[in-house]
Order: sequence, then C-alpha cells, then structure tokens
Amino acid sequence: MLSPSQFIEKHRPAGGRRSSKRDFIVDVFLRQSGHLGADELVTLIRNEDARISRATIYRTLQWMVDAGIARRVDFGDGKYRFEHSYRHPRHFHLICRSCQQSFEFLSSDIEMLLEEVANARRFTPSESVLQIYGKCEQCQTGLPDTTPRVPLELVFARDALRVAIATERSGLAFYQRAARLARDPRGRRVFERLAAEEREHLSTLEARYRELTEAEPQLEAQPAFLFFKSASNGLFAAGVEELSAPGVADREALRIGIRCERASYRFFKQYGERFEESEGKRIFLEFADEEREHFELLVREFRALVARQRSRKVKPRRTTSTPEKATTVRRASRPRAGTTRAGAAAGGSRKRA
Amino acid sequence: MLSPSQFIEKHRPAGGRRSSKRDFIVDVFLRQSGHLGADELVTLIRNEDARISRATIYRTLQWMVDAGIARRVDFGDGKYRFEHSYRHPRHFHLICRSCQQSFEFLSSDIEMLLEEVANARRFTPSESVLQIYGKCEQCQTGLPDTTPRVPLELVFARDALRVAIATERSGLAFYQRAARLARDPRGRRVFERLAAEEREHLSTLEARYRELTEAEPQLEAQPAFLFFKSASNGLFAAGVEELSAPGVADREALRIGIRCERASYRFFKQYGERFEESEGKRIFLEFADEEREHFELLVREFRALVARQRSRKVKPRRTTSTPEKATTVRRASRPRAGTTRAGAAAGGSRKRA
DNA sequence: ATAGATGCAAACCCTTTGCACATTA
DNA sequence: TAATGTGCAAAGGGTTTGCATCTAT
Repeated sequence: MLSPSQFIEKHRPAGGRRSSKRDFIVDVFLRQSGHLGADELVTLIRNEDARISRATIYRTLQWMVDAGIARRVDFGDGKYRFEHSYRHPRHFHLICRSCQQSFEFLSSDIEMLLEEVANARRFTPSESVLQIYGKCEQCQTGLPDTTPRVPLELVFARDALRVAIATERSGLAFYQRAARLARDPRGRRVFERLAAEEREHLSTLEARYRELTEAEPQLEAQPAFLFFKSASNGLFAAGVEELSAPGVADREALRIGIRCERASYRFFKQYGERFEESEGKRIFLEFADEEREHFELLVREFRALVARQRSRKVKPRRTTSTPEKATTVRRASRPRAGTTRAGAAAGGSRKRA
Repeated sequence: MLSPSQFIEKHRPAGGRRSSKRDFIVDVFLRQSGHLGADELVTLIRNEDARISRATIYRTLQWMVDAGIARRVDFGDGKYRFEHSYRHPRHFHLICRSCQQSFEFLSSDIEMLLEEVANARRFTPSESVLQIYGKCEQCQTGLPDTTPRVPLELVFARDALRVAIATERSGLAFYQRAARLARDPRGRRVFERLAAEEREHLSTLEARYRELTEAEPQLEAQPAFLFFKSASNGLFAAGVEELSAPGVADREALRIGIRCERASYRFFKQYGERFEESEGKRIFLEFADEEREHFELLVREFRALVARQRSRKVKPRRTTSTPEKATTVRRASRPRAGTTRAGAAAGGSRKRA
C-alpha cells in the first residue's frame, strides 16, 4: 500500500518543478485528518515554524486539488475547506451547525438512486454533493464526546470487510441450497465446490476482520462509514429466495448464480476502482476478483450443462433428472411458494424492507 | 389555494412596517420561476424601471428568507441563489456545469436513507443539501431544448396525483384479494366495501389527473419532479404479496391492511404537511385523510372480529366460517395447492404472530 | 538560462454594515 | 414622533492576481 510520499509522487503532475515550500505544505496538510480551511492551514504552517505566504498556501491548495491529492468542499459558510484523499474515498457529510464538526459517510444505495434520477433527466452526472446539516450528538446532549478517535482509514477497511463478509455469507447460503436442490450430480458438485470456496474465503475474511479489530479495540465501536445497505443484506439474498421458487432446475439455479455473481462482481469492482488507494480499496478489488472467477466458472458450467442436455435430447439415455421433485425440499424449508414465484416473475424489484 | 399576495401576507412577520419598495421587490421575485442571484434580481428590478439600491435588494432577500418566502441555495460557485417557496416544496438540484441551469427533484427514498444515516450517528438533522453536478442533456448533445416549459407547480401536482393513484391501485388490489380470501362474511363485506371505496376514489383521482393533463397538454411529457419510488410501486404492494402467504385468515388480513393503511397515512401526512401551500400539498393531505379513515375502519373491524371470535369460543354455535375453503379460490389461480392448504389449516386459526 | 515558484500588496467578488435621510404607523 | 426602511459608500471576508524576485533544473 502507498505511503504518504508515494501517494504524493503518484499524483505529482509532470512538467512542474519541485519546491521545498510546496512539499512542506503538502506534508503538513496530509498529516491532518479532518477538513481544513485555508486559514487554518496557514496557522498550522506558522506553528511548524515556517514563514510561507498566504498566496502560496492558496496556490498549493489549488495545486493539490488539481493533482487529486485534495478535494475542496463547501460547507456553505462562505469559505472552502479542503480534505486530502489519501486513503479517503469520496464521501458525503453530516455537518454540525453548532460545533462545525463534520462526519463522513458513503451510501451506495443513495448513489444508486441518484443515478436513477440523473438518468431520468438524461443528465450526465460528474459529481454529487450531499450534506446533512443539523446537530451532532454531543451538541445535542451537552455530553462530551467519549468515543475515541480512530483513523477513518480503519473504519473504512472494517466496513469494506463487513460488506464483503455479508456478501460471502449470502453466497454461501445460496450455493448450499443450490447444492441441495441440484438434480444433476455434476451440477451438484459445482455448487458444493463453490459453497466450499465461499466457506473458506469467508473464514479468511473473518480472520482478517478479527485481526483488524483486535489491533484496534475501539474500532468496532465506531459508527459506520459505509452505508451499503443493499450489499450488506447480501447480494445473493434475492438469489436464495429465487431458488425456492417452484420448478427451479439446475439450469435455472446456475442462471441465478450467474446473475448474482455478476452483480456482485460489478458492484465490488465499481467501488473498488473508484476508491482511493487504501486497505478498503484492496478488499473491494480482491473480492471483485473472487466474484469474477465464480462468475466465469458458473458460465462454463452453464454452457456444459446446456451441451449435455442437448446431446441427451438427441440420443436419449435413461433420465438422470427428476428422481425427486424439488417440491419436496421446498415444502420442507419454505411453505409459501406461491408468493415467491410471483415475486420472481416480477424481477429483482421485490425487496421488502 | 393561496394567491401570491395571500402567500406573502401569510408569511409577513408581525412588527415590521410595509414598504412599497420591498413589496415591489418581492413581487418581481415571486414572478420568477428559477433561481436568482442577488445581482440578477437587481437587474430585473432596474429593467422594471425602478431604482432600488443593491443594499435594499440584499436586505429584502434576507427578509424573504427569514419570512419563509424564499430559500437561499448555494451552487458552490461563490454566490448565493434564491428561489421562492410559493407552491414549491423544498427539493434537491441537478446543476449543469456548462450552462448553469438547474433542475429540481425530490426523492422520498433518498430522504428515508438520509434519515437512517443520521439516526445511526445520533445526529439531529435540520436540513439536507443534495446537488448532482454534471452536464444537462442539451449541453451534452448540443441540441436545443425542445421541451416546453411548464410551471413546476403543475408537474408537482401531476406527480402527487401519480403517487396517490399508484397507492390507490395497490390498495384496490389488496382489498379485492382480501375479499376473495375472506372466510367470515362480515369480514368479506368490509373488504368489499373498502375495495369499492378505493375503486371510486381511484376514478376520482384519475379524472383529476385527466383534467390536469388535458388542461396542459405538455404536462405529461415533463420529466418527473417527485421520485417517490417506493410509494409509486404502491404502498400496499407488499401487503398484497403477504396476503398470498398460506394461513392468512381474516384476522391476519385485517392486520396487514391496518399496517399498510397506517404506513400510507403517515407517508402522505408527513409530506403533505411539509409541502408548501399548493395543489400537490392538497392532494397529499386529502389522500392522507382517506387513508386515515380506512385505517380507523379496519381497526374497528379488527376489534369486532376479535370480540366475535372470543364469544364464539365461549358459546360455540354452528360454524359460520369455511362454507367454502379459501383454498378453492387459491387453487384456481395457483396450481400448487398442497402446500397452501396444509399451511392454511395449520396457521390459519390458531397461530397469531 | 529559463520556466516555474514565491512574496507582497492590491484587486476581486459578493455581501454586509454604519450612518444620514426618508417613510410609515 | 418614534420606530423602520432606504441609499450611499465604505468595510468585510475569503480568495485570486500582477509583478518583481527567487530557485530548481
């Protein structure tokens, strides 16, 4: 993972020349955690015993924004704040109007809805600003903030792991059920193999999660940064439900699996690519890779199954399929099959809160 | 509905004195449709052949904001814009970075998610700012804007009607199915009565919609203002699905209906109260009233049913229920009755969730 | 040697304000 | 007449810029 100086080098635009003053400003700036106004940065620089003119600070801030090292945010109080992007993905803000403190969050669900709105207007979005103004807990209750400050970078990694784990869990449930429902022995083996993989990967992720939280005991108490609600419910949850519909043969199960893996892959890939270099980004991209592999495996299996079924039709042998109806299983685990089927027909839209 | 001058009078704070200049500024301002910077308002005033100082314009803008006549919005370009609230509910913005035009929308789904985020942080929100920056369709394609401008107020009313109609439709579907499933004759009559009411109200709403769109032919082509996705899917849609579960007796159906009506009532009431005086507000509040009445009716029926069932247990008469099994109906529409019947027998009469 | 970085102070932009004068109740 | 509203010009704040002076390549 990139160190702060590697981060700067990666972003340094070609053609300019180095300058010790600029380097110093950037260094001081990167050491800060929250949002800084230009003036506050000037003060910090002065405290660190350097005499750099205000104009240079402003110019360097602009330079950092252009380079992608910093982002300029507008809290609506007539002056700009700056936050660095080192290990910080782009996010939204909660802003306390009484103490001016700000809190960061990111919601994939909201971003999805924003995309829909933009699409409906045929608007090509480039950036979204979302700020919730109000009163923070401390200013509301008058009590001091007892929660210890943990670098956002760790909370981000924690939440990335949580999302991955939730997805992994729902994936495991999916393949377990699919294996149980499978009629074709080869199909069953595929599902079992994937279930085993998910199980193993899940324990890896959980170990990583434990490691992270044990290294920083305060971490679990931190409020969430990622509000990835739909993903946290498990991207395979809908698929698991669909499996329970009547008449879901191996072929259909594969199809559902393919759809879920693709959706999952895309989701983790999209965010992983968008995030700044960080542990969170790595978790997302690694997970996306896993999902892509599963996706590809399923596609291969699907093709093989189709080929097998076709050849069987041409020169029919003994029927290997339907020795026991899926219905049996269904009745045992899930009595109301009617709804599910109606829901499945409607597509993925039936998410019940 | 309030006229512009009534609107001003309603908001005029007590204790101040009238002034012809201020009145004139407010009048000019209210005649505008979009967002104005202070300077643009000065220009407008000058064009209307009045010489009013810039300071007065600024002071009047502040006065309007304090009075609730105007809202100040910050598009992040270093100057404030103002929009009046006459028949315009608070909303979010899409802002084109190349032509500076802005488009308005409101999403209840996003607002719901925002509330969840704030809750998770124990943050007390007072206002949310949401802006999507990017390129509008015209600036993207280079084509001129052919869509005729229709006052937002009408689009707002149209969308309010659409949301109400969608809810009404899903409500109708709910009561129709509930009536079909009902075993108790009195329960069935209640559901039938409510279905009839919904049908009637639905046609009223549809007539109102037709009236609106016929008066302004361009209205239907306008992009949406309200993105009330979950409501537009029908607030009873989940209820309809739940009805199909096995073992849903009259009592449970009533319970589901009560839950849906209450949710619907709250939803329309909440937004209706929040909206500025307008046709859209009226539609929401009237609809909320309807839902409240249904809610109360269902609660009464539920209580009566419980009482009836209790007294029947004490002194058992001939069974008035199950002259024909609900299963019959269900089997007709849905082939797999085996599960359903078993479920109905088991859960129907005794289990209460 | 020369493009690029810095310092200083002035300019900028939008907005607010102090004070004398005008209006309204 | 006494409290409010208005005009003018000046001040305010955060930010940008022109220009002379450095400094890194």
